[in-house]
Amino acid sequence: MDNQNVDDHNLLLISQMYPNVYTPLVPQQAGEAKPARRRKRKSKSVAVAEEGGAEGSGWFRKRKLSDEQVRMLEISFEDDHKLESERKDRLASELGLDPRQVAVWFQNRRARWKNKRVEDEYTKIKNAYETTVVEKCRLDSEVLHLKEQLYEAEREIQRLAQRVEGTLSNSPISSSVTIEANHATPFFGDYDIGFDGEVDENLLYSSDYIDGLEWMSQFM
DNA sequence: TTGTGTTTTACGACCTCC
DNA sequence: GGAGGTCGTAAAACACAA
Repeated sequence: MDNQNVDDHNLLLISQMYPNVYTPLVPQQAGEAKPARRRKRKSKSVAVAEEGGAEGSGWFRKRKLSDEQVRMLEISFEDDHKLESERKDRLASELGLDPRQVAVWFQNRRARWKNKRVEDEYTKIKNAYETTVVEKCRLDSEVLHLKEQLYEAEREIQRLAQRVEGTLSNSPISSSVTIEANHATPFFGDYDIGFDGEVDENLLYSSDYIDGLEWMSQFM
């Protein structure tokens, strides 16, 4: 008996033991238990041509497993995704299935599990990407805002410096204030204020210092 | 009812491991 | 070389809108 025949023989036994579970659509010849044949893969057109009614064909109709069978298989799958032959045979006999069906179910289940894992992975990466894009937008906008502030501060300093230059050039203390004449636009650190000692360059970045210049300009 | 999309069962081809 | 794995796909079963 070759493998296929052994398989077929087992299928027949199973279908006899569990008529409500595994039902081959093989017409029984009078007085002869014809071995059930596994449905062969074939083109739809061939299948339809051969069929003349499914009952009359020699092929198994594909059956959905019962909820209980699927539940037990799921439990077993949770336990271990791999299926060693001892467990396969045990499950098969417990559930009234062909061991081959159990093996196929596990193969398909593993494929579904893998697909789901890939899908989950994709979702995770996508979410991380979206979060990063939002954060980048926030930072871009912050940079823009800071640049605007810096630009305003520079303009204010320039404006004040021009006023200081204009005022001091006509005042007696102008001799103690030197502004580099060749600087078209005086900028941070370009001042050399002599009347009260030195001014730290860093102070020029401080809003307090800018406010102070504004206050000072009132008296000029 | 029927057309259509999705899920489930099953298989063949091919690969890996022992 | 055989057993059991993945991968791709056919086909039945099922869900559901029109």
